[in-house]
Amino acid sequence: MHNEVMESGGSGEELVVAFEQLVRYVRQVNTAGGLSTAASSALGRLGREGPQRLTELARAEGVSQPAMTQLVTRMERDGLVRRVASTDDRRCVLVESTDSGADLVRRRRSERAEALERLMERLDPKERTAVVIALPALARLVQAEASD
Amino acid sequence: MHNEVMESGGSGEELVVAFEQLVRYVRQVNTAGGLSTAASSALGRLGREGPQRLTELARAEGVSQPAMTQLVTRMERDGLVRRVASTDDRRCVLVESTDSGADLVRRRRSERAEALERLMERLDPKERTAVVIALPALARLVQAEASD
DNA sequence: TATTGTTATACTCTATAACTATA
DNA sequence: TATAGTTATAGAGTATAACAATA
Repeated sequence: MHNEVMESGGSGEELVVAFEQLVRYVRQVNTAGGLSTAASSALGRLGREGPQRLTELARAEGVSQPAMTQLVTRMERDGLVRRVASTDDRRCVLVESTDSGADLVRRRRSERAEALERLMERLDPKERTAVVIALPALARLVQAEASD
Repeated sequence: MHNEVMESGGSGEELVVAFEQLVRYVRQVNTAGGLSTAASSALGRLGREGPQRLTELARAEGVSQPAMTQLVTRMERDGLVRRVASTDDRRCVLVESTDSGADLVRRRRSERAEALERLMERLDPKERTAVVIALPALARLVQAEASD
């Protein structure tokens, strides 16, 4: 990248190291709360987008079909989702969030939002503004990347 | 958080969702290159900070001692690190990066830096500046959090 | 007795290959 | 034959508990 911003201060490598530290931290905080990253992500998607076929969910989450079968099995065992047989195509399985699963996602998300907000109180206003702009921008980028 | 920035546009919850998407994406890209997140992080640390005792490395990486024993065993098997017996305290094991391990970290880091730079070319200048400010600021926060 | 590291065991998450049931 | 999902198997990564060796 050839612009003043990248050349002064924030090299790609420095940003990558920063990013790696962030990811590491988030993973640790994430796993602490009793819901794994994989479960949290899949359950969040089911909450946002409604019931989905297992294959569709696997593709959306970027994992293999067997991996999703097993994740759904664990989440079903824990009462977070249920499998619903499709009436028209009997090969298909619809996965839907239970009330308890949806509650758990909501609770965790608000806990984490609070934790992030507490963290961000330690930033100065300029940095805070930067975070509010940067995170959605980056998320938009990777979303575009994922659908390539 | 009670300020204009958080109230207008970037709620904590939206930012958390954005963050989760980023983490998910980075993990996938990360794992693709043949070096796991755990190995990459530990190896990067050994490169930056030099040889360390196994317990120290485990604490720094935020994992248990047995987890680090096993990670080091796998990395040693793959020729990325070596165990060096300590002469003064014979209970201790020093873990150090091999040349091949250090090379791999350097190569991967520059690949990822390039990937990030290519991604960031799609942002407008304002967003790009925001990312360059936000990532190091957040990394600094979680580093402070980790040492609490 | 305390510390360092390993081994034993168990769980989550992931993949590929082989399989079953339905279309 | 093709598609949806499961089962079988293997490996990484994690944890706690029990252990060995050294201090």
